Amino acid sequence: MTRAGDLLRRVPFLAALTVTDRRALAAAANRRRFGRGEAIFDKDERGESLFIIEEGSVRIYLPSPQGADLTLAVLGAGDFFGDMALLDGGPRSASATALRETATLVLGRADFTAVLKSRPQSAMAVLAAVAQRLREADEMAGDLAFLDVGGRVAKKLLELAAAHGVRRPEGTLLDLPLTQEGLANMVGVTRESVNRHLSTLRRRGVIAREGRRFLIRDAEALRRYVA
Amino acid sequence: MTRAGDLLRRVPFLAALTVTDRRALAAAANRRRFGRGEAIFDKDERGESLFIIEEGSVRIYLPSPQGADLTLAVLGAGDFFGDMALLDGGPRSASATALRETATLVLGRADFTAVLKSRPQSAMAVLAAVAQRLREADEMAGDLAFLDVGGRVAKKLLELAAAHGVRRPEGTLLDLPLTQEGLANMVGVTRESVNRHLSTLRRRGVIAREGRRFLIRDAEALRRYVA
DNA sequence: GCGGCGCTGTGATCCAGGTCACACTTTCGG
DNA sequence: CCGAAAGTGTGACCTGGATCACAGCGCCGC
Repeated sequence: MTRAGDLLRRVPFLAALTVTDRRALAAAANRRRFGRGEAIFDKDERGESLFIIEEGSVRIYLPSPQGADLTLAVLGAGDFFGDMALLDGGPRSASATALRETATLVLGRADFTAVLKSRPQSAMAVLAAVAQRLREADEMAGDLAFLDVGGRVAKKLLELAAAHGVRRPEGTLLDLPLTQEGLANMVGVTRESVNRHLSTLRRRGVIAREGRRFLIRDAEALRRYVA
Repeated sequence: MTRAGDLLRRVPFLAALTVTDRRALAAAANRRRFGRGEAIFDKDERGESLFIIEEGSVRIYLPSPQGADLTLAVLGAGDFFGDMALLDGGPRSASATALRETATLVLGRADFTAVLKSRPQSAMAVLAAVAQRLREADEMAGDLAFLDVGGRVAKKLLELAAAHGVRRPEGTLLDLPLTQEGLANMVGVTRESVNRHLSTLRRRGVIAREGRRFLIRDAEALRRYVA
């Protein structure tokens, strides 16, 4: 239970709780593990629980009838998801699957709302988090409407660099396993298109491959593609 | 002030307040009016206030460098907007302009957060509203990624029918002033494309024009275009 | 150490929708 | 009531990306 308590302290909206409250919550929560590729929930299901990631990573996405779904977010340890269905009472608005072996803490609706109602600080923190996500969702819609594929790929690379970049003398290394297919799903295009755009970026020396990962050599150039 | 108090009672997240609280809030709020086409705020500005629409209608949109912006929402009396910048401290995430003569109540950050912190019910209501909007934003991204123009136009017509439809013997009348340009901005395409798709829909008897407004004759057919 | 599978790279085609260019109609302000 | 401005309807054209179809390639498991 100590480990769960430790984790909870790092989740922003639970940081305001007292140690004992967090203990109680950790005791009330279930643990669930998911294997690589395992579905956590599917869009349109009824949902009664919130997940907090202890360890691992989770992809949130909109499935499309004709395969080729749209990735909305990739989450890691300390992040939470599944809250929307609890907040507005609707069904799951997206699907979630584990990208690799993942451990989660599962909170029921009652426990979650109890925290929100008794702790204004927690409610404000969740509000800030949801507002932040709304901001990002709107921006994604704008990108889909305004940018061409080259721009969207470049922008996504920059975002990934900001989130998972490791500084290197030669540039910034994207420290995460990412296939062209995965990137394609993030920007809403086909794998082939992504490949072609990456090829020209590589040819022009803007990016390079470092084994399995991407290296951004010239972020400034990348930024110029976003327009 | 009575009128303002009346309005506030109808705003979901303020419904939980006591009468006296609402009076106090109405007294603390400023009133601002905007003329047809007048800008209320612009994306990327710093924002310190929340607007509640007393009367009129407001368009929330993402401006694009090359004209042709993307309309995220059209709001009416009782709706509120401008909250995101208050909730997460960021700049305005979108622009807002009055579509016609519009009266608003303006709430400062301090008053807003005071309500949220002192009334768990209010915080929960705002949470539900923001979650709802996030849901819609994600869906919009999905539509932009998955649907072709025909599907997006058809879907938007159905949405507008649900929100502003008036039942008629011959079908559902969209009771709002809407140009093809306006519709085009809602689905992220050019006016010409919208025109062509509307033309074929009209030719096939799915929709018709009733003076200045649209009449949906065959919603079922429209639904089949969304795929 | 080799067989297979997931990933990458690229060419050939096709077409939905953007762009440009007008003409026509409706509306509205002065 | 008239002229300008806003909105509508369509043709001609071009092009970015989707689609289809393979050919390497490297890593993993047996």
